Amino acid sequence: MDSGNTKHLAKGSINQRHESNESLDEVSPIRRTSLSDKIIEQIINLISRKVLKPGQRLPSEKELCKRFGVGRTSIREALRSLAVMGILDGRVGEGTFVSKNNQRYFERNLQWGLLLDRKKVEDLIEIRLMLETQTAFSAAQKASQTNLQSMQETILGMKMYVDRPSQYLKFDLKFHLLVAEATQNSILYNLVTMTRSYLQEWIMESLDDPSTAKAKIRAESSIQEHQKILEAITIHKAEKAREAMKDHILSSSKDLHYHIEQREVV
Amino acid sequence: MDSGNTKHLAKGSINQRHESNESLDEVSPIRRTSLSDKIIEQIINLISRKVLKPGQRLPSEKELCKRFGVGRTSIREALRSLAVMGILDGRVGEGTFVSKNNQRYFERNLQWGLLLDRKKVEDLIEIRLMLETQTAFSAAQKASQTNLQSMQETILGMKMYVDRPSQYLKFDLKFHLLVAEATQNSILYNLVTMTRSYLQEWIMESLDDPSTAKAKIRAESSIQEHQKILEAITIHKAEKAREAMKDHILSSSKDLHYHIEQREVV
DNA sequence: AACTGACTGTTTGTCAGACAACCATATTAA
DNA sequence: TTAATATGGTTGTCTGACAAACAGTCAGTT
Repeated sequence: MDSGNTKHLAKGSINQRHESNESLDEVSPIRRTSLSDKIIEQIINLISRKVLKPGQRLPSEKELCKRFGVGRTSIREALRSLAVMGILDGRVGEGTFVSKNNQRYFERNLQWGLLLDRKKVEDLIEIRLMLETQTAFSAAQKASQTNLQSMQETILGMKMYVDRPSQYLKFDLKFHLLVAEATQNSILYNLVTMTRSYLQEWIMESLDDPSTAKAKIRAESSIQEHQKILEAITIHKAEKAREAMKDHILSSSKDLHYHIEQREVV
Repeated sequence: MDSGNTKHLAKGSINQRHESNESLDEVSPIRRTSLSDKIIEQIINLISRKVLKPGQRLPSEKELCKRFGVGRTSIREALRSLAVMGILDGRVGEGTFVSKNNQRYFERNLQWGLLLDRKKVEDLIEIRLMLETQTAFSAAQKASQTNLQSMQETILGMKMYVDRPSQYLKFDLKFHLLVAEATQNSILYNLVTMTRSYLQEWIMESLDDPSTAKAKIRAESSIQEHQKILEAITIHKAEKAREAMKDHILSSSKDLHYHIEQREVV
């Protein structure tokens, strides 16, 4: 019995409009939109139009039921989906809120994506090199005085905590995010955030590995690298900034690579 | 009563303790994981371990209720969330299936992300330039004979349909995806897919704009550009491939930019 | 007066039962 | 053999109910 065949026939009989031959091969999506799908779209729409601002509280589920005219199930499925994606944040007894940092959406996303298929760490490092060199290049073209000042302050922070890896790392991360922010390209910024937030885990591990003494040496040369990047950005030499960032990422990836190899063996 | 105490204690410890030790300033997130969150993690885990393969049908909700030992609400919220993210695909009367193309997850993601904050088209074009030049570079280093052959065939396809924009575009898109595939970096591939799938909409529009005659001229020069890229990749000249891709993207973005500006005015 | 503890109402999280819409297959009728 | 129908299974949605947690009030104690 060829059970699968009859189904295609039934689905094909929907609505063949036959406008011209090439539009026929692409079957119309004919999506059956569930109620929660529509609710999701509306809520996202409200958020994108800033009617719902980050941190703001949504009406209670019961209230939403009345407004949307649907049962609580549909509301809940929509809210839960948005919460899983990091767009909303539900707190028992308080209410549901729009997530404060929009990045959380991208972070969550990459998180799920990476859970979906493993390995990838080498791939991520390649991506990171590409992203960060581009941000340096672009930042050198667009960075404002304010951006530059913040970056300089961040480097000061690194110097201050050169002996305290976890504190140092915070400033390190902040510097790279500032560079990304200076590009004024929010997609780029989000992509950098994504890759970073995932690599951060490994970076942390590789830091408090065996040798804290070694970490300090690494940190000192790292500060110099950052300084070079900042100088190139300051004088708007895009290509030079890219090269400086490339050097920095490559040398900082070296430790990471070593650490990961050791880890894989186990 | 005892269950409540721990909670209050945890809550009280959130007080700012004026960071003096770096291990204390990072307050433990104390996240309350809902049941559906745990179910989501388990299902994603199963998918990543290939226990659940793409296209495969999950047990029915009732069955899952018994296995997880939870109510249908929790199961449904988990399944719906995964469906919204494009990982699962629920069909009424049939069952819930693992989504066939893993890319759909990334596409959905970008889709929601772009819905969240608008404008961005110029940003996307910048991202695209960065991504595609990198794929060309990386592909020139790693492309196999099979990859090269497929690319050549795709260019033949473009030549064949130089008069039929929509058909032509399919081969155009395929070429770029083949280049991305040749890099053997699946994240890179997914990112290219994401940006493309969104820009495609605009590309289509800009094609059947006013002048089909102009489209043909553009297509012919585009084919030459593709040929140049392929040549550079074939002889493993990474830097040359990057430049060729850069030229191609820039000239193809020019039309897009023009088209978008016209559109924005309206 | 200030702090403590219980009480109340609200809100999210979860469960259970019910029905509708839909699909695939087995059964029956022509 | 073929077409229509019956049936059981599955997702989508609604409703009511209860638990867990939170915010605010208010009386009681020091």
